[in-house]
Amino acid sequence: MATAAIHPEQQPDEPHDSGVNDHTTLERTLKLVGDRWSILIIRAALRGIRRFDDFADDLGIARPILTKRLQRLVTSGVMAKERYQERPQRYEYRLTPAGVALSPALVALIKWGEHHMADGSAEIILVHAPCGTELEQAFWCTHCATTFGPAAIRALPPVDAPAERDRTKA
Amino acid sequence: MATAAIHPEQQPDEPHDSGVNDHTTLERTLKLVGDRWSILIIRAALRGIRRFDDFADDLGIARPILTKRLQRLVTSGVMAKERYQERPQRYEYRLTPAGVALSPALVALIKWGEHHMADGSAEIILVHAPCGTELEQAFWCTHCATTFGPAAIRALPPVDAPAERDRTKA
DNA sequence: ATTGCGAGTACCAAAACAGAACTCAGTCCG
DNA sequence: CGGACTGAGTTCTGTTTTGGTACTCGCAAT
Repeated sequence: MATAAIHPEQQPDEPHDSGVNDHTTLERTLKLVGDRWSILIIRAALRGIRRFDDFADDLGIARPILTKRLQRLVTSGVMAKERYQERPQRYEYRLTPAGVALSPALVALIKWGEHHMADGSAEIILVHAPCGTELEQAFWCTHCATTFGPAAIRALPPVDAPAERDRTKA
Repeated sequence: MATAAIHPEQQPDEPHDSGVNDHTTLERTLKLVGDRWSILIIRAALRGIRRFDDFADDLGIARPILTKRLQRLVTSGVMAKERYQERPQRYEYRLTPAGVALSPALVALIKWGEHHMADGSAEIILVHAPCGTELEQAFWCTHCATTFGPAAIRALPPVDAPAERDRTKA
């Protein structure tokens, strides 16, 4: 053990991307929110949490990591750091519109979890505010004016991948 | 800290949660797919990739990690390992229905990335297979028979959190 | 003058990740 | 028969990232 790392400062926090592997937007998106905490932070923010210590307490995340996650979310435009008090100078974090725009992903993960990772405990239910009915999430075709499921999606294929590999069953 | 502190001992590899800190289904979901690779693996699988080396080549993931990710996805029911050849005994990995059910989350992330992390390069477009129109993803209320956006969702609030907290009205 | 609060840092240990090389069972080629 | 090749992993060895606790810094209140 001893003095573990030799580097005096840790600046290489962001996952190094050497460009070449970074082609997909999804990959970049996952570098931003594809860790165990970012999504949880965003959910907490949607619930109205805004302050550092509140995030830390609510999530049980280690503070240094919270610092880094918040910074990353801020520099990528998902959250904004705003001063809410002058004298001792205090800041809070809140979602930008881009952050709120992540809610479909959040909802999709929550709903998937409810169905496939349920543990029997009472879950929060997401409802359509005006009427109180539990909401569903669907793919919508503006042309056909219909909703549909994953089976009717074409072209999940990526950037420069070849056309199709046999897809027999689901 | 309203919730338990994370307990000190942690076993190798799998995030391993023993209940205490596990209140939310979302947390469990993220423990499963909240890393830099799992979602990418699932996307590759949706594109028809099934074999170890193909995943490795396609994703550029280190092989030992691919092994672990695939195992984790298999034990949690997202993918299944199937023998596709007897004599040299070869296996392949394919999504289970639970795995396919993650596509809404995938789509949400892809679409978010297109809007907010775009880099100008041509992106894949997801379309409604029968008609070829680009799909949209929406929240749907069966009662009102209408689609709506995040602003009309109520109860994002979680398990045991208070409804609202707001002390510094901005 | 000391205590308290909010928001971080410093420091260190423990996991996860990356890369290359190596294994193992079996098949194909000449 | 022996060597080269496949597919699916392991081993080994570093580097990075997390996790956890403790400490700092500016300021306000007691």
